[in-house]
Amino acid sequence: MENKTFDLDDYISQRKEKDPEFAKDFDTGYEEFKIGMMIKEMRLESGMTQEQLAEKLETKKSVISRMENHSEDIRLSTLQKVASVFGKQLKVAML
Amino acid sequence: MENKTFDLDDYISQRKEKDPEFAKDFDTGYEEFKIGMMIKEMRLESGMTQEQLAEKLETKKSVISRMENHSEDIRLSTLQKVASVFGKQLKVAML
DNA sequence: CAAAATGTTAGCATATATGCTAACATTAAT
DNA sequence: ATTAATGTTAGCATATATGCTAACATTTTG
Repeated sequence: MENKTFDLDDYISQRKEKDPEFAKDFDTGYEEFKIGMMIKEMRLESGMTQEQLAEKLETKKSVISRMENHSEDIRLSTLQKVASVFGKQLKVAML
Repeated sequence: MENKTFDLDDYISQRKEKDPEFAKDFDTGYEEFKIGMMIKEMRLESGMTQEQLAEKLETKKSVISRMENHSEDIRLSTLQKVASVFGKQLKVAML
């Protein structure tokens, strides 16, 4: 298997240089996986393990892994819970 | 029953005056019903009936009514489909 | 008013997100 | 190199969004 974690770390550090704000947002429509990537980014930035995030969400680390890697879809309420763990507000728009 | 449709029409026309762009976006965290309201706004603006919207989404008008009025939660993929019907892109962010 | 169009709701079926465990894989630590 | 920590996956259970029909309510049209 390729080294996903490593690639992502690179991506994040590169992006952080270019974009100090590093807003966690994205457009949907094509790459559904981006949601998982967004969640993973936020988790890594906050220095949490999947298990720690799982605890805060009152679930298990396997659930986090699935969300980050190959969840097909996600409920708005779930995204909201994740956002709140990171002290963020979920925003949704149709533009 | 109070006249929801009427209230909403007022709301929309008032908002349109103040905000010509009338962006269809919102924060979540408290009033979950706002999603339904957003969908209803977009539908009414585009002059569609629930049945017409339902056809475009390949579902039934009862489904639209539920989404607009008392759906508890919604999948991102569903929001995406709705957005695409109105020629919009769904945007999600944690800010 | 009567009829037609539009919207609402309840009840049930189905699809799928989410929850969990346990085994395994990978990475980090010593 | 071992061990510990962290992450992944499969399989199954459960909760819930979505799909549908049919009856009813409301609004609009004539």
